[in-house]
Amino acid sequence: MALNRDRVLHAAVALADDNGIDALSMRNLAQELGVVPMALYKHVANKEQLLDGMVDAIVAEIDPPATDGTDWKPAVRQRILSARKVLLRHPWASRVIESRATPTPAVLDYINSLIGMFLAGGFSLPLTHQVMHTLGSRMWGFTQELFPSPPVTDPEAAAAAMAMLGARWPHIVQIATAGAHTEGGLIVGGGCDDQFEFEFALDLLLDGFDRLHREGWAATSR
Amino acid sequence: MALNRDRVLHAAVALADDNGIDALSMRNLAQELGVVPMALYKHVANKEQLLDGMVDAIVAEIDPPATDGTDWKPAVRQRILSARKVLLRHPWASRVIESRATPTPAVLDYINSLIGMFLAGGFSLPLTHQVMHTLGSRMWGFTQELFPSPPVTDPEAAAAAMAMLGARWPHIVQIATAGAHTEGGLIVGGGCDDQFEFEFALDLLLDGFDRLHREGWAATSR
DNA sequence: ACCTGAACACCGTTCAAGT
DNA sequence: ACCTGAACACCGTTCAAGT
Repeated sequence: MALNRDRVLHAAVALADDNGIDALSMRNLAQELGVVPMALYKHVANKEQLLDGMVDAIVAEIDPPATDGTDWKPAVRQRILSARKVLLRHPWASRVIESRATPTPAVLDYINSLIGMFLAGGFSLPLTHQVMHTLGSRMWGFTQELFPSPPVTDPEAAAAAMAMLGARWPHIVQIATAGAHTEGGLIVGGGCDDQFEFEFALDLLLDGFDRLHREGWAATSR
Repeated sequence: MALNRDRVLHAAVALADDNGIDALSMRNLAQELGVVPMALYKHVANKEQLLDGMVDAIVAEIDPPATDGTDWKPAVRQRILSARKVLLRHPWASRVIESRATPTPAVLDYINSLIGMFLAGGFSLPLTHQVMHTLGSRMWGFTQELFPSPPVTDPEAAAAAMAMLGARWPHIVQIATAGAHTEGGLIVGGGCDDQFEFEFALDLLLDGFDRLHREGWAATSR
């Protein structure tokens, strides 16, 4: 079977899914496809374009927008949560999306349609501009993880580690345990950017947008 | 003058400031210091630890928290805007902070003190947990830029590019021009993540936190 | 039109050796 | 204790050549 752009892109996505984005080199990818590295360059100009193509491939997996006449808020909410589901299947994707120098057509389609939802909801152009900036990377359904969770070792070791941390950073330990999704335990679970955290932040933003919209927000400082 | 950890770290920061983070290789850095690459490994275990040290160095530039008995909101606001000023001086820093596998002590200090401000303001532990997650990378004073601004060429070319974009992504062009900080012009300025956008988002978040706090928010779904 | 082989200019990092 | 030289196992990408 002949090599073509689609085969290259899908092999790249599979390789990144399975072995992580660091394992994705032109040389590894070529080997996976049973081909010499230079063969790839007939279908993809360079590595940057390969990454662009991978982003396009997975953005295509996001559900299309709801077409019925639903309110902007549930429509936006559902679309973003659908994007989130896709990104959860491809853990490397958030980082790659952020790293792209110029957006791909599929990315522009997604952004364009999201903007369209706010405008259809009656949002003014300036407010929609601010809203899109405020959403930021959350429009893709992910949040930058800022409490990197320690590798899950045995509970005893984790508790000991927490105690040590607490000596110097007491508030961090308080907060970590306050949010631990274990039944009353002290252990910080693996990864806090879960559905609850994400939806909390998303709803806080959407409610804020709603409020500003109803109050007829207009930029005052210019 | 002998090489030491501080000299290595500060040379690395200067190199990244001047030539971009991509130009920072162990080999380039060694050359900058007039030394053979392997000499660096006596002061820094590997490149990851070099990057950690660089983050520590610039986090130290953030103003200390206000110690007077000000309200949590202006205190948090001022601290985050101070972090933003630091990151603006080191454009590579946001990306490097996000990429660290485990946080450095200076990073933990910063997070810990920010949490302390909310707690001092009377926030409950669970709410503070959610609040910190919602802040996300915005606690460092930056927003992931999602409308990469085209390189500033001549206005005519920019207008033509906008017209082409508008054919397929009309909403994006509408929004871009609605936010352009030029006097009524059509050109998207270079970089939209400016002070106005950032403070808008920050204040929307802080106001949302304030509201939830006053309403006595408690996690309902667990 | 598509793939190959050999080469170039880079990486981070090791090891054994020098002073 | 600190720095060096040579080497290893990688990168992305070029060029000229093969089929």
